Amino acid sequence: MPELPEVETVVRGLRSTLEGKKIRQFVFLSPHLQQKQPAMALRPQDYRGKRLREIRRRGKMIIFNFEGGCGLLIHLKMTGQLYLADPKQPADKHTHARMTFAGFRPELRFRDIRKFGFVSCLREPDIWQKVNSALGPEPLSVGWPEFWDLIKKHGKKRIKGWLLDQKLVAGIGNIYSDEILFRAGVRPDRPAGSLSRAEARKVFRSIRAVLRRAIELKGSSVSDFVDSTGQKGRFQTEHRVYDREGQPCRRCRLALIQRKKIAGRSSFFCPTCQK
DNA sequence: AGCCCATCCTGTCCGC
DNA sequence: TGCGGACAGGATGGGC
Repeated sequence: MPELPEVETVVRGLRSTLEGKKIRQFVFLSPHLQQKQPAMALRPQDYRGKRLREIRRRGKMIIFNFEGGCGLLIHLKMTGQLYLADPKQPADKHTHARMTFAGFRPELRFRDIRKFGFVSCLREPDIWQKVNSALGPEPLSVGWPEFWDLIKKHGKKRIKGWLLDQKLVAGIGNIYSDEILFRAGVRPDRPAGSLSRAEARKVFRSIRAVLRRAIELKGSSVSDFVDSTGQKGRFQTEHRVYDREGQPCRRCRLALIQRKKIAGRSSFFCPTCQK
């Protein structure tokens, strides 16, 4: 669910409403989040009274920075949600953390059915270090020379797995990698290094086009993605290949979309339009 | 180096 | 209608 466009959508929504607000209370509601804290973690009660300075995204990670140098590093993984809710609405068993603000009625909830996600209470420098050691450049700001260089350097990897590797380019997941490769006309099982300069250039441009359009439509709601206000995204209506196995290609209207396991994930492509 | 697999966890869907 | 198994958008670590 949450890949770069979905995380960006959540971050934009939260940023406009929460930046500058003072924390009244921050609590974990289930023990597993506490158990996932790294060794140098702060405690939730350390955030009381702190002003939320900024909310940022890096790859699929969400970063909250507070005054005084403490922060939160959040990853939604498969089923995580971060949204504002009326405190009167009861939180269900999948809601694992809650944050309330001074002079602002809605509360921020972290909900995650599969419990793969995390909320780490860390100081800013620790977050910065963790994020930058785990993630490659942002796909919307990486330049063509660096992109081409990375393609050449990791040319033995298949392009699908290449796009999914967060250390190469950060933020692309299974849905967008398939949509990007369809738009670029490149089969997902091609070794990255086998792409011509022109093909790599097409992939590079498709990354920007697909991600930008998806952000415009507030992400894809394939199963349960919702933005910071609980609204669904609309990019799923523009998916060309993802989850369309056996259906006719929307471009050539002839071939049927195929499904193949690549890099351990279901990959969808058109055998005619993608070479 | 890079692939495949299992793993963390819960819900859903499909076939019998 | 119930039940077991496969599968799901992420990321990691082990074995080959």
